[in-house]
Amino acid sequence: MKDPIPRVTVERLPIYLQCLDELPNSSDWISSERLAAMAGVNPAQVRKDLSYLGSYGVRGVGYDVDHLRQQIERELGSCRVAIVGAGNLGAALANYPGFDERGFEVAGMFDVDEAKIGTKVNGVVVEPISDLPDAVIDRKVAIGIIATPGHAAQEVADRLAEAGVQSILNFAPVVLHCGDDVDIRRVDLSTELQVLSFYLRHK
Amino acid sequence: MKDPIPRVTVERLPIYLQCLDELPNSSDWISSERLAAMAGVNPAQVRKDLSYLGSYGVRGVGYDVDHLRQQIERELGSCRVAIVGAGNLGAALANYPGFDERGFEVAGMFDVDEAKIGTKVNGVVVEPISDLPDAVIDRKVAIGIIATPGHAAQEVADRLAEAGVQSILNFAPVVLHCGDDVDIRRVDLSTELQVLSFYLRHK
DNA sequence: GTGTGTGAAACTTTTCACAGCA
DNA sequence: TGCTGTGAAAAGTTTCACACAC
Repeated sequence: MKDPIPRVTVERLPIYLQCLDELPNSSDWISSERLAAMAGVNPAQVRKDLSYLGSYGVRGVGYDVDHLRQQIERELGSCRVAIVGAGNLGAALANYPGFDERGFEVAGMFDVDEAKIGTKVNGVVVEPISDLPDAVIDRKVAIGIIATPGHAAQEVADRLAEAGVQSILNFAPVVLHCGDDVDIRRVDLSTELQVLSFYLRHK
Repeated sequence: MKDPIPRVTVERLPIYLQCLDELPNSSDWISSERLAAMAGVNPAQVRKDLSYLGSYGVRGVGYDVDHLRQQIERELGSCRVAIVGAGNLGAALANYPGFDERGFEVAGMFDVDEAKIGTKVNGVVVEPISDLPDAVIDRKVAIGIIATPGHAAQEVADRLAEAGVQSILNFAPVVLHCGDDVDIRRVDLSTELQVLSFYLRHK
């Protein structure tokens, strides 16, 4: 298949990767049925999703685990990130083992709080936010992670965009507005809780 | 409209609520066009989403901000939550101001680490995980939030399910498996980064 | 036999376009 | 006139079902 990969498929690829990691080391091959059960989706969906990457399965056998992992990793890629906000959330992110596992490098951490500047979080020194623009350019940061309180988030987003960051992951509970050239994803705890709460009531 | 509310609409309702909060106090009415611009979606989408709640708009005018807020809040609801894992992420969650704002109450925090047990995080005492099942029942906890390392997450999920929790919000980087009666949502940092990374390469 | 790859069908979600009401 | 509410069309996504390669 030569169509562009659908959004929903892109969002499932990391889940498949996670499932492959949970496999015992002895597994060389995996079927769409097994992977689907692990990921909690339909086997036809797994086959269709993986077919967008090219035809890497072997009929009658399944998918070569190592090869599949490589292909998914190659498709998704990785890059350098900067974390803005060195509170509990920023620290949790900096300590997150999945960064290394997926090849993302924390190229800097920034905060406005004088008391935090100079301290180390998981080996990364917290820098003043005024250093953010230069650091983004010098260190080739491709993704900015906003872990500030809501009121500071939009200004941080503007600075990141100005410095050339094209992707922002926003943990602050506000809706950010940047130009069309900046790709923004939001992760919001209350949204998630409210969705769960809705379905508690409606079933 | 009397159809069930689509999943995608339920997921957008919290965003609309957030947008209403960002409005200046003087705003009594808002049009679908303005709300759509704030939320980053199409105006027709806003109207269709809100029409599932009942017909609360006034033609030629827009939506009464206070009334709309009440209707969305009533639809989404709120409840008591327990946080499992008192590391940086658990602490970030406990300190998250959006809990209060949306009516969610942190009814308990749990950890296995002896050193953390008895300490307070944002006024909530950390308790041993062995107390989790009784606490869930006694305090009528409806949603469990898993903020543990990956290797501990499935066992915590099993215990929560056993104690009768029907909804789980999972921050650990593993795919959880519970019975069909348990509703699980996952929030995974690497997934989000990988999706952004994909679109950095593909455009 | 076994399990992938993929057209076609079924279903979901978004967007359009306009009737209808303040 | 202005903006909602909503059928209908368009676009996107999931699932089925089976030909086909190992």
